[in-house]
Amino acid sequence: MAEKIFIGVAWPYANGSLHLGQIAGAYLPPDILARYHRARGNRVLMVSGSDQHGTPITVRAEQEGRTPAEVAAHFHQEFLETWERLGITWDLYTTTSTDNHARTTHDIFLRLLEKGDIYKDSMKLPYCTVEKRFLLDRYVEGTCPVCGYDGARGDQCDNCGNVLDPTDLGNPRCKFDGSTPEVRDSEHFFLRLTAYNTRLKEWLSTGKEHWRKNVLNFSLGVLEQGLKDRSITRDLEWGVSIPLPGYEHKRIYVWFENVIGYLSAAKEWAQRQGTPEAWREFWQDPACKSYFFIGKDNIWFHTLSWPAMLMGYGDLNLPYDVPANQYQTVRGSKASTSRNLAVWVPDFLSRYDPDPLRYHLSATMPETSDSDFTWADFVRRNNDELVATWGNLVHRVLTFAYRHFDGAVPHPADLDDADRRLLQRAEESLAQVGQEIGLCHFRAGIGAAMAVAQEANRYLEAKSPWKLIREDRRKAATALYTVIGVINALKVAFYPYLPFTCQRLHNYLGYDGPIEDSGWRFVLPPPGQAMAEPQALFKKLEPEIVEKEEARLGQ
RNA sequence: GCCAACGUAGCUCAGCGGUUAGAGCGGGCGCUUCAUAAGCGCUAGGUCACUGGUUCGAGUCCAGUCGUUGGCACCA
Repeated sequence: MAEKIFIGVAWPYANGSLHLGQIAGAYLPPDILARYHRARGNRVLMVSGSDQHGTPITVRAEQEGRTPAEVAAHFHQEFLETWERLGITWDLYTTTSTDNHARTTHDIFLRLLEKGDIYKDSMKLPYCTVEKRFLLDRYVEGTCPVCGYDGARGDQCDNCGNVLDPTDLGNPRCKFDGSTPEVRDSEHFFLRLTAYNTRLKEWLSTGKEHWRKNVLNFSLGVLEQGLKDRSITRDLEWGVSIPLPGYEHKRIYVWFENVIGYLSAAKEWAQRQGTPEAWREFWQDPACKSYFFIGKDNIWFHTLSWPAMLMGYGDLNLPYDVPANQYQTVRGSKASTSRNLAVWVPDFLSRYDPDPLRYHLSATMPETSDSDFTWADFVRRNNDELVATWGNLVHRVLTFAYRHFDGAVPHPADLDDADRRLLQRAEESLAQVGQEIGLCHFRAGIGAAMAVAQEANRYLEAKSPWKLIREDRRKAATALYTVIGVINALKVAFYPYLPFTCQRLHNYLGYDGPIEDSGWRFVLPPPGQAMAEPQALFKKLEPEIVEKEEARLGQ
């Protein structure tokens, strides 16, 4: 019976290009999971979108003299192109600036308000009498109480990195006009997280054995300290409005609003399908498993506040798993736009193919600890693993078979023990890789597939069909038939990771149509099936590119 | 400062109570030539961060120390 799988993926801020760390951490893993489940014939709904709101976008817009909407639209377009070229197969990739999203947010806001899970309170905040508005912490500047740096912001000091409060600053002033802010009362809405401490603890304490250790322990640890209520509105003009009169100059803030995107995107998808109620199958059927893919900095929102919101709203599925990844770093540190310490995806894809990147990121995926991206390792894995072990296996076998057996799958004689053993191994590996992917152990999955490719190379060495062809053509045919069977199985196992090249391989083996249609099944290609003339699946990379690419970093 | 995860061969990582600690890559030696000089075999490399403890027995459990990263923000 087909399973239902909902996959929600962190909403990237539309304030800059995507870098490899984001792909390795949050975007490639769900695509692998989605492709696997679709191949199995399960129903998958994978959604995300560009976060159009939030401080980073406003800041960039200010710097560039554009509106936040312009900045967000620009990067949203770039993201769409990136997904296309990387092969990230969304069922819907939308944005947080749709009417549908605002409606869904308002619906949740109002219901939680009605239930008392959202309440009004007043905060003391810096107010600029010249601009006549409240200032975000970061718009108040002054002297850092820790290091004495004079350009410190009210949220953090850029010089010493300490987290600050605007009232800590010496000689505080408005960033825009230099006036001294007053402290005034401002009304805001708060989410009553304190009411959910116990329920969240119960939820996280049962049936979470498949969760990653750091995700679960971190979340339980926060609950042990006790959650605090948090404000969900800000004095801003850019964002989702508050659905009540008198709050025209305030907005619902991103941390509350963007997670709701998972639900609103499902509704938008359903509407576009012409089946407006179809979202319910993924949100209200308890049998549907919902996954949320995020980076480790985002765990709090997905294991605590978002589930609390869902519990409060009621009748919606809670996350089945939140397989947060650690970071993929560059030169040992988190990607940094300001220092240009990041490998930008559009730039990367302008020179290299998507599958080698997907391979490398899968093999080094930061599942249990941070992993470091280096160009040397990328070239090495491409040349020594992807090209040499898998690509070359395919190439040597297909070209040999194509050349010596009239461009068709050879007709085998009786299989011997070694043939059967290898084919059985291939069949088992398909189940094994599927199981690993299903558990979100992506690195283990691709490793298991690669191990079978190595066994196939060993088998070939033992059989040496290039010798057999001169002595006993039928034996050579049998060996080739066997390895082609293994390759056909690995084609499926590798497909979620390497979709572009596996599709090509699918065609070389003589199949038409999308590879996904052939299912997650072990099938031997019929003897005599006409093959297409095989080409190399991957390109070897010159070692010289390491130096060139390294030179681009940190400039 | 508090909380969490991580720290195992040159590199990337697996092993999470039980024989002499594993894999891939890289290094060295050999074989092979169908293949993108790819493949196969053999081999050399480790006081499992450190210090204590529990146990008949510990990378594997516990405590502490050190290091890395994340959270404790009006950054999400």
